[in-house]
Amino acid sequence: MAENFYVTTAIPYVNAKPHIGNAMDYMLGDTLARYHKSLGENVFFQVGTDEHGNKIALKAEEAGLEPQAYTDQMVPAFHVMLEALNVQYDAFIRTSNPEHKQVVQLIWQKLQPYIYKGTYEGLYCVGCEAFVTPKEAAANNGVCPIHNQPYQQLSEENYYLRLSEFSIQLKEAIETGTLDIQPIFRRHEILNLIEKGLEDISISRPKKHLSWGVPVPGDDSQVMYVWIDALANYITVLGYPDGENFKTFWPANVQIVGKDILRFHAAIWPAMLIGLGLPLPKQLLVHGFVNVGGTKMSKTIGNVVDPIEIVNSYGVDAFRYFFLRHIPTLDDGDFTWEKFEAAYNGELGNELGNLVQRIAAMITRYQQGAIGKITRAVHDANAYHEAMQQLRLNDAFGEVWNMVRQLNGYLEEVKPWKVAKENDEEHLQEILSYAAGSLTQIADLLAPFLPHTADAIKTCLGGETVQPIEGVLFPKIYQHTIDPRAPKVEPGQTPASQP
RNA sequence: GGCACCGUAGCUCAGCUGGUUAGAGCGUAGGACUCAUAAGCCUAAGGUCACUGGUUCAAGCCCAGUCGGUGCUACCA
Repeated sequence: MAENFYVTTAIPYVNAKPHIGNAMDYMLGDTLARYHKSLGENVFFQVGTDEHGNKIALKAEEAGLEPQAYTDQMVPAFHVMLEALNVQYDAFIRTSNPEHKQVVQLIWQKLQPYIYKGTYEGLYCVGCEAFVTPKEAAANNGVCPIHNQPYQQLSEENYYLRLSEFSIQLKEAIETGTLDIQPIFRRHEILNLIEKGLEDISISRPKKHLSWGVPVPGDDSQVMYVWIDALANYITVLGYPDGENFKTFWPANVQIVGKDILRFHAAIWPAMLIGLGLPLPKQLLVHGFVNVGGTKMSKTIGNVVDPIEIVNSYGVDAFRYFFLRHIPTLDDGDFTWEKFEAAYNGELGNELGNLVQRIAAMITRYQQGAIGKITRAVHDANAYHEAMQQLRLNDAFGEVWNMVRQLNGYLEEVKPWKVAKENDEEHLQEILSYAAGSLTQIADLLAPFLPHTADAIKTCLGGETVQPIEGVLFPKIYQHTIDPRAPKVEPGQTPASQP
């Protein structure tokens, strides 16, 4: 019986176009999904969008649209991104989906024992129609910077979730690894937080302050605030409570989140699940952020990198290569065009692309394309699999790359071009079929990361005869770095400006 | 302030429960080769392992302190 594997990604809020963080989520999820499929497991991979809340309502109003129409218009950009990144998901959940909302209401009802009505008191800006945190209010000296008027002390009725009641169970689950949070330092962070004692959280707003959301069942005056609505997507997408997918795939094996939303997924979400009597997800993969040249990406600085732009210039596998290999899976990473292009030309092109080419060329040239009987190469993939299980995808990728390098080294060692000159056909055939077989196996391990490339390699060298690749894999691109093939520019005698 | 973490070759980082000449990739400088995308391969140079003190037969790895840097410290979706 095949094992089941369920991987989820955080659902982005649709008030802006998808960004590199979403792309990371998608690629990590896709790679894990493909990897587990390759192990013969029965995989389900969810993606989706979070669509409720005031920010959306506001944006919609600005655009002169109904909220639903506005989100309908925003969502396609996420499909475009998924397509561009060659992400094969099984379901795309939208929180504005009627079935989702219906199940969210059911969940609310099931959580009744842990929900109570309370009063939220805080500083409120009438202009913004929103509360601000004391910290924020202090930062603004008690005056709303947008509306230039002082915050008012105000109270409103909210429903609360008794998060505090779950502290001990959550702590236990995280400490014992029932809910395994990776990396370890994130686990420590969250435990630290829980040990201080969790506070109950407000989970609804008066309708007059929040119109675009899921109505609280049995109370027309209240609308659910983000938590229950958004977090529930991970099970509504499976058809909770009675759907077959739910029965098959819950609990999730891996939930992928960014470090900014760790708390919600390590506290509120598991608390909800415990409240519903459901098992917790097994692993939480907490990835970091992608910086640019050591600086946080920001619109004001203007250093935002558009994933689509990279894909269009270098191809999807080049994009996946850099972000899956050179951005640490469990920590922050750094992007620069120079690093990216160095990885593209120096690693994808020179090491892998050229390797495919040289093997294919030799077989074509010396053996008229006949690959011959493949002797199965033995690659020790233990480190690769171990890294995958531990969610260190970048390390697993690195292991594959070691094999690529070894194969280049092997060719130098046995020198098939020399063997060809000595007319030792038998030996030559042995070497080349081994190389082709070895590379084909490398392609299998590469497939979860670089699906197109793996296919191309297998098509080229996986059969009886070489099927030449049209063009080459990863042709050189020098848009941001100096082309070493270009004629040398002499330092030139700068006019003696100095005395 | 509290709790964590980090400071190892020019750059990015590995260094398992302390044990011979501290490693890799990139970059740099040489070299041999020619199947290949001016690719690939080999070799070399380069490190007071932040600093100070301590434990130990022995410390990059343990302890204390100093200096420098980072993350988290709850309703932002």
